[in-house]
This record gives sequence, C-alpha cells and structure tokens, in this order.
Amino acid sequence: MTTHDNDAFKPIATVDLAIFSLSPEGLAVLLVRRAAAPFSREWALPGGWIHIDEDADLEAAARRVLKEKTGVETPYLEQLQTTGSRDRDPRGWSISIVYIALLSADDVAKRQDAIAGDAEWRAIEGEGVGFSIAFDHALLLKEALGRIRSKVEYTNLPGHLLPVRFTLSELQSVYENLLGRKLDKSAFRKRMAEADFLEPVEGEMRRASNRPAQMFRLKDAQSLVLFDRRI
Amino acid sequence: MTTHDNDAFKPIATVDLAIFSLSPEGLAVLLVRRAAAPFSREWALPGGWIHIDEDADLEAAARRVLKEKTGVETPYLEQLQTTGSRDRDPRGWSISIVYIALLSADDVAKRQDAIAGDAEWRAIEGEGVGFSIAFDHALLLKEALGRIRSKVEYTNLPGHLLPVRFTLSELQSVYENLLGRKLDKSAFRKRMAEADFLEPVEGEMRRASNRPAQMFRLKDAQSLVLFDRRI
DNA sequence: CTAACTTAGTTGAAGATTTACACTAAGACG
DNA sequence: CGTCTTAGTGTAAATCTTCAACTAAGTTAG
Repeated sequence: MTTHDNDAFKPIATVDLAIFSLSPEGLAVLLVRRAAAPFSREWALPGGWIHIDEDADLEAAARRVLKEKTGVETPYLEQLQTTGSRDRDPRGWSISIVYIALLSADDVAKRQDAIAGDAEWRAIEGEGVGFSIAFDHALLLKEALGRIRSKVEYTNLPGHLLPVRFTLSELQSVYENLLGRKLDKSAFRKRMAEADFLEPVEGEMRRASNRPAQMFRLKDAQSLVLFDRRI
Repeated sequence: MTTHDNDAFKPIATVDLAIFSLSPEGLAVLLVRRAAAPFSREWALPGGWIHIDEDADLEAAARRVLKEKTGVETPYLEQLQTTGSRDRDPRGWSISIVYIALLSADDVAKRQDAIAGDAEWRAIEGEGVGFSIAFDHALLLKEALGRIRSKVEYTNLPGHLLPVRFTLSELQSVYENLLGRKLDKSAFRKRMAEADFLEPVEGEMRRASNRPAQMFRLKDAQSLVLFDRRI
C-alpha cells in the first residue's frame, strides 16, 4: 500500500492562469507567445513551474506568475481545476493547476505598460479565442469560461471586471454582455441591494448630458459574493 | 521566462480521496491507517502516487485508488481542489489533488468485504471526524464537507448516497439529515419532479404496515443534476 | 369485518415574490 | 423653456412558496 519515497513518481507540474478583463469587444483573456519548445512561437495561457524557494504554496505561485505578466498584485483569484495526463505534454506525464484571475478595467488601463512583452489580450469568441493555442490550453480556457459564465448567474463576478468606481447601469450592462440577454432594471437593482456588496462613493456622480448617476465600489475587491437566487 | 526542462522543479504529487457514504449515524468518510512514515499508524484520507504506466490521467488515478480501497468502480466522482505547499509534507514541497467520491448504500453493503484491511468508515461530526488525522487531511476533509453541504442545497447529491432503489420519503430524509432542517413534503416533491432526475421503478413498491410507496432510481448514477433554485 | 393507525401522496388558500412596464427625476442642450 | 437622455422608483398582475389539511392505501388489533 504505502511505498518508499523512492517509488514516488513525480510528474511535471505547472501553474497556469486564465486572466480575464473587459475589452471594448467584451471579455478578453491574456495569452503569451511561447519562446521555447514544445509549442515554440505558439500562444498559450501564462504559467510556469513552481519555484521551490520563492513559492510557499500554489496560490503564491499563481500570484507570482500573475505579477510577472501583468504587474497586478491583488486581483480576484480562484483555483479552477487541475488537469493531468500522460499525453498533454510531449515531455511526459504532466499536471497543470489552473487559476482564474479577474482584472479590473483600472488595472488593465494603468498597467498597460507593465504587461509583459510576450503577452497580449485576445477577445473571447464563444468558447475560446477562435484560433488554436498550445498544449490543451484551449480546453482549459473553455472550462474557465464555463465557470465564469456560470458564476455570472449567481455572484457579483462582473463587479470585479469594471473600474474601481462604476454606476449600476454600467454594472448591469456587463451582466447583460456576459449573460447574452437583457435584464430588468428594477429587478436588477433590487438584487444588487439585497446582495449587499456595493457601497456608494460619497459625493461622486457620473455626469453626462442626462441625470447624473450614483457611483459605487465593491466593499471587498478580492472576494466573490454569492446571491440567494439567480439573477 | 520560459526555462529549460532542467529548471523544472517537480513537487511530490499525490491523489487523495474523500470517500463518503451513509452510515446509521449519518454521513461517514473512509479513512486508512498509514503503514509507513511520515505519520505512520495515523489515520489519513486514502490516496497514492500517480502510477506512470497504469494511470492515463488524474481521474484514472483517483478511480484506481478508489477501487483498491473499496472495490467500487463506478461511483459519483468529482475533483474538489488541489492543495500544495512547502510545509504540508515533511518530505518537501508537495501537492495533493483531492477528489470526492459518493458511494451508494448498496455498494457499501455488498462490498463490505472488499473494503481494504487498513480502511474503516468514520462518522462525520461537525466539520470532521472528531480526532486528528495525518498531514493537512483534516483541512482537506473540511473543504470536502463544505462542498458537499453546499451542493445538497441545489443538486441531487443525496440521491447518490442512497441504495439504487429508494422512495421519495427516504430521499427527503437524507436531505433533511444533511441539511440539518426539516423540509416541506409537497415543496420537496415538486422540486424533485421539476429537476427530472428520477425514474420510477416499474411495479416496485416499498411495503410496510402502511400505504406502499413508489420506488425510484436515478436516471444517471454518475452525474449530479443542478436545480433551478435552492431546495 | 371493521375501526384505528401509519405513512404516501395531493390539494388549495393565504401570503410573499417576481415580472413587465410605466412613471417620475435630474441633468444637458439648443 | 421645451426636448432629449439616462437614472431611479412604483405598481398591478402573474407566479411561486408556505402551511396545513385532506385523501389514499395498506397493516394490525380486536
């Protein structure tokens, strides 16, 4: 049953990230161009080996990769799933621990320069990016999109993609964009009030050639709030 | 950025299982006594190394461990999460990919003999088993219980713990047991009908000194059905 | 044989919630 | 000052939930 340490087979292990943000075309994911084999020159999800001395745990490794690629340190981050098989990497039995990160529009704008040279945002179309990417990353990305779309139904996830300050109408329009359907304004506002994850920013209003709108921010920018019912 | 294969640090990796069933005292988890160091002679979640030639992927490894410990081959199985850190195993940086398995009462009864000699069922009390177990397995078990209890609210999970054939009253009572509260009979039956995951077993009835009850079975014994609303 | 008992399964009224949509509010603009 | 635009609220009708009583179908005791 229990074996000696010598019997332990150690697979290749990487931590990979599906980092999302909002672009003018809707949801976008950060991809990097691989420099080395395998899949050299192809696009892939950002990721890396565990650094035995730097990384205290898996989440630390994910945060390190995230910072290397985007400069952002405190986004919403959650573990998605772990995939492992004999065939997914030509170098041998390998596993990938996949994390999802959501970047606020402010982070994307302010740190545009910090985005690593080999990295670029790609718009999401349907279940992926519309072209083929390295390893089984298309599948990992598809799983990440599934998780995100499912969570839009019953969490405040879209609030993590907006700028730090936003109006209820802006929030509603992100929900509608990600859900692919229109929502009732009055019901939407009631839900947000019940879920109690927003706080009004005192004094600040969005001004345009119409009635000014109250601005809000998330009470907690790093954790998701679950609703009682679907939106 | 991208490194040579030589730079890749490979952590220790195990697949560990939280295997649940119903005992007379309620929910129970299968624990094994460790034979070797570290934590020799202590109780732990069943698990093991990846077998490079036997296991095509992580789920195959989980199914292999499950079969070794219980004899059961086709239970409900889902990946819970992956934990990894420098400190969780005295032998060094290690990761554990944790799976949850649900065994039907029939599997437990019929395969009682197949349960490995070093394994025993332990009743769940609150957030664990009430005594200390090896590694960080108490924490992993707590996470597994959290996932299970949350899924009782909006899935047919309890149906996977019952015998293959059961009545609606029996199903309701498992829900009540796991939720820790009473449910309304009429609302409960409506939910189950809407969720459409049961099929009546033709002709079979549960007989006692009262009105006989229709027996049902799951339409699909290996997958969870999500409800539209909470139970 | 029948009345009492037990659990299965259904029904329906009262109350709560959701939905759809119209309405009012507050600014800019010409 | 009237029109336009988006913010934000109100409400009637429709739907869903809750709670409890009711009917159904068997066993068991006398």
